[in-house]
Amino acid sequence: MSMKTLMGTYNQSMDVKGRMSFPAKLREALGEQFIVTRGVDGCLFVYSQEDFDRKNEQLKNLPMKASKDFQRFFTGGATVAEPDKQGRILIPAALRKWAELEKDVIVLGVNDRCEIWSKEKWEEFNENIDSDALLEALEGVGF
Amino acid sequence: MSMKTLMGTYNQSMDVKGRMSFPAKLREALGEQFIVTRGVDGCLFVYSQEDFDRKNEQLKNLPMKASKDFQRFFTGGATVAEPDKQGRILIPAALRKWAELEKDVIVLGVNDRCEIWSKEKWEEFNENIDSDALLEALEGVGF
DNA sequence: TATTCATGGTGGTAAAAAGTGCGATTTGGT
DNA sequence: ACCAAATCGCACTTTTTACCACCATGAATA
Repeated sequence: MSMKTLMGTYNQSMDVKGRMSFPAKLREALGEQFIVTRGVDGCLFVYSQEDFDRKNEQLKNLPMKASKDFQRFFTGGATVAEPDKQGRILIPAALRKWAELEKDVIVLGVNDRCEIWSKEKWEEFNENIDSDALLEALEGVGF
Repeated sequence: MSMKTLMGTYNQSMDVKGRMSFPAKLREALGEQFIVTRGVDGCLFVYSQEDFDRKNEQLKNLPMKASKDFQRFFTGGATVAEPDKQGRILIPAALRKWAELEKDVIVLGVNDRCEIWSKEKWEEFNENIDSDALLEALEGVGF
């Protein structure tokens, strides 16, 4: 089965070489190493090795026509992240650029994944979140 | 099944590190640890671990496209609160900021959840409560 | 070919900030 | 007045930040 629910919002900062300390609480839940790849809405997704494997397994079994592009995006963009003794991970230059990460970054725990956002993007995204509208969208699923 | 009905209004205060003592009565009903996350109208919601897990389970099984925004809001805003020996819980900086919590804080028991408000916001909200209008909103839904 | 230089990645340390624990005092309800 | 709950201040620990020196690689140049 899966692991503990990832959750929470964390402010972190990146050094000039593209390393950021990954929140201790999330590190605990994800294990020794994990996978960072491209996500949706311009953020990076972070999965445990196991969950990443599981997602890939799903994708592998889909018709190529439907899944090839997403696989290039998702699997092709992936990298292994191993926190160093100080809990820092290196975000490769390509991913940094893709997600427009500079100094201030936000890390989110979202159930079975984490998300890494540039602070600017997150704030913009966040401002447009309207909790009433979200609730409405989720009526029907028993919320 | 669910637990005892949460109810009441409590005035609490937060220390400089963002800890607040959580009302003893509500603590009793919620258990050893519980979840604090973003709610509606600018307050924080507090759920028992079980209720939170149940909601998350629902969310996890929805297609990402439909649920991602709400998960960011709900799960991404969540944190485990574990009262210390003095009954205090820590509200993480991100949530404090989001709910604009400073020194004076109001805690409400509302059925299966609690709500944490900044005193100012609560008073403003409270002044604008019009019981006739409230009843009206409930026509149509069988109250 | 050997040298320089920019770039990306690694490792470590010191200090700041965030979080935690404890004890003493105050508050508020009964 | 008494007791439990809440508040406050202080010390301590962990996590994060901000630097800095170093290494490897590959491109540019003499």
